[in-house]
Amino acid sequence: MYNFTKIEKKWQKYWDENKTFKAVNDSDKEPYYILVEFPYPSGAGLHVGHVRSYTAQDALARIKRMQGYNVLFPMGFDAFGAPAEQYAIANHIHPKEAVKENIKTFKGQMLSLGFSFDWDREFSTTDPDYYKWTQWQFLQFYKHGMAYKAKKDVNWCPKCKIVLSNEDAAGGVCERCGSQVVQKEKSQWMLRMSDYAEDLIKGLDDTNFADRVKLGQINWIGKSKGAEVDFTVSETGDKLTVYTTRCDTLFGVTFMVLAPEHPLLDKLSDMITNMDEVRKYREFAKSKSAFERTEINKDKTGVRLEGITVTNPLNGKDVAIFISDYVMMGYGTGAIMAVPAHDQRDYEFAKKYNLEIIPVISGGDITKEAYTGDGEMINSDFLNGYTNKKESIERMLEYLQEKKIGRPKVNYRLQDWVFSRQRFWGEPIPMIYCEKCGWQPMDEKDLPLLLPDVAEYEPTDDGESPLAKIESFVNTTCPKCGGNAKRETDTMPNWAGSSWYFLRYMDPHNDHEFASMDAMKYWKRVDWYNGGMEHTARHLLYARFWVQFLYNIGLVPSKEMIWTRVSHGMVLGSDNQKMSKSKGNVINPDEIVSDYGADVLRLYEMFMGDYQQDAPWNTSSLRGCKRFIDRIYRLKDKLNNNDGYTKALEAIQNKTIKGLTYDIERMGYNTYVSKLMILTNAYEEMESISKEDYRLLLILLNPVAPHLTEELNEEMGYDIIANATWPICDESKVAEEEREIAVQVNGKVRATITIGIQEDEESIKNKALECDNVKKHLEGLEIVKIMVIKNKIVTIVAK
RNA sequence: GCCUGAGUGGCGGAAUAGGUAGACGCACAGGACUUAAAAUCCUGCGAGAUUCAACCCUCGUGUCGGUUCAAGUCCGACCUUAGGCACCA
Repeated sequence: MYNFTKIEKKWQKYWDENKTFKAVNDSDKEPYYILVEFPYPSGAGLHVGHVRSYTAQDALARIKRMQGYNVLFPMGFDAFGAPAEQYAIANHIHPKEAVKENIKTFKGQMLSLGFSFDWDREFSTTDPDYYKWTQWQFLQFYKHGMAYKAKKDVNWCPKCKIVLSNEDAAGGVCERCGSQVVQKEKSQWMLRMSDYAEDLIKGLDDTNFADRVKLGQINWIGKSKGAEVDFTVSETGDKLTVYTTRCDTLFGVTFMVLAPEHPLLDKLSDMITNMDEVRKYREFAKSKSAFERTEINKDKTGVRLEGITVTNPLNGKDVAIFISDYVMMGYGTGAIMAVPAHDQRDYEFAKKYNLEIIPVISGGDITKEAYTGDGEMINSDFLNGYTNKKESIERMLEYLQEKKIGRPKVNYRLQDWVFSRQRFWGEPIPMIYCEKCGWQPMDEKDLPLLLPDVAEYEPTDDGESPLAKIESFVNTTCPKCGGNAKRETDTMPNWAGSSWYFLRYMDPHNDHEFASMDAMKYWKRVDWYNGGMEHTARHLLYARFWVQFLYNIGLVPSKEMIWTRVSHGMVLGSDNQKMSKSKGNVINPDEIVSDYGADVLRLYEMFMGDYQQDAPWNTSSLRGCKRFIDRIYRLKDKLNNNDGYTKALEAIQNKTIKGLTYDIERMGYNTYVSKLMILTNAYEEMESISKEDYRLLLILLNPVAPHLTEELNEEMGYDIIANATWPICDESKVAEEEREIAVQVNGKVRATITIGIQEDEESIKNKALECDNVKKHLEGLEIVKIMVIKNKIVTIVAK
């Protein structure tokens, strides 16, 4: 019938040669910036999941262009990181080469799918021209006191021999290899992300992110309002501050728990009579992986600090101090007041060590479990009788502040960003260590600091980056004193390059700035950012943090540079499972393109289901889409020589235009396609159709299936659809004169009647009552009420 | 445990503001065309009862309640499932 491969190649070549989709930075048109997450170019090639989201955004881009916007729709590659490095180690080639190959594959696949990316703006995060600016921005963090080096207990993967961020070690398991993560002390570069916790929450108000995305961000930041309360070590007078969200229960404190790492232990080691036991517990806690340590339902463990006690500042009562690993040094003050009567964890601990449990809120049965509900305050001196939790907390806070033993305090779970990786394949951190001058930033004019060309990428056994073995890289001179100095050998995390790439697209060839202020002011922001659900917490938060920082130092025009963020669902295998080689359910887009064509694959992936939900692959359904495309092609046999639109089609044509324009705004791609099928069905029922009719259908279908539609459009002798204007619905053509509506008797549909759109209520009521079946159901009943809901339904209530 | 989604025919899924549930497609069945098959076209297709047939009737959107003339849609409790977080004081 037609050779789709030939047609698709023809138009892909045309678009490429004519730079049809090039975005310009100096246009009078309204800018519109559509972004899809750039892919990690893995060896496996493009996934059908990529095709889904790229097609969706491509359709949006094509429509927005037709609507007269200057559309920026760029693509690039996020190519630093572990997989490329692992691949390089296994195959003994430089990751640079592997990445180059993979990018070639990915780009070839994308081109074969006809996405309207502006390829003139393409870059990879591994390009020195790009990572030069990532390094430059790191220096700005450093120069503004936002980057610091700290000895931290970090998540250490014994197999990959790398340090992992909390995010990468989620659940105590290495995200890459699944090994159990252990704790190891290392000197790390950190970014002060926790300083931005509040701004990152507030900034969400200036975005149009989906609610579930906003909530994900808020939960990740983990804001908690509470109080700090100062206790004192009875024997020494040392202050010991705790953080609590329930200061109203202070009279129920029967012991205190410190994190095993708490610094007070070292300070008072002379006082603690069982220090050996304490040290042993500390070692024990440290040896445990994060997973074991945070595992729920496990027995509480701990050691009592003999020789010291602590005084409750409220009632002067002395209570015992314990250390236990259920208290974390990284949150709050690393010390808690234990109220076993009203906290599950404290309760378990108290039960195990036989500690006193004093209820201060009435209601529960403390012989059975900790009572976390509300009730009247008891055993609480001035709080006795309070029944409202909020009021009790407020009253207690007043008291604490009055006595200067406590203060309101807000805590966040969000921690500073561990920014070092002991890897080869990342952006080198442009810092130099001099024995005399300490850490010194590289001179900005010496950037980029290039990764050396070497053959060894394995990390050292002690966890240093492979770069540490390369003397020509390590040895340098101090930028300050000129003496011998050594470079930082850690590299940046994978998240670095993707934290600002959307800014670079606005001005990708700029060689004296990461992007000019003019360019960023012109494009304003990313209007529509699409990505996977798995990136809505971390990547998005890092990117927002990065932008907020750049804004605060005057380098970007606004604090939030991403307006709408949406997440797409996964394309699952036909067995409803995540696609994976081991399950043998992987669909290769190349095969589909060669067997069915890119248009069919694109159409099918839009049609397969709700874009924001996961959807399983179904080859039969794909064939149905092929059938539809073939029907579109065959419609050309129906062409007549009439001018304009066929009268009988105008209503449905305009209705379709209206529906599609609405669908695209709300990401209703599946209904977008179904409406086109309905329109096509209507065309097929006609004896013949005009060229205008046909062209309209082709324009409407073009965003999803751009190749064949351009071809058929060209055959009729029209200018290309990419230059066309998106049609606007003519409401006067949609307006119907009559409508069929239902008649209900006591809530059940009993008949349908045809009414005029302007028909008056009385006449409609009479029509309804005349229906045989309505009469039948009203027999023996008395009509209570008749309601006419305009142009929708007539409902009769009878008794 | 907490936070997010999602539960609708044999299947993927529609239903935009509470108003005729099942659009559109797949699969399946019957028919047309064909020497035959493929392709294409036509018809049917939630379950049940009844009927020569049609109309008509009953039930039906995870479960149980509620609000309403009217609920897939709103409210309350619960179940299942996917994802995220998780001893965060």
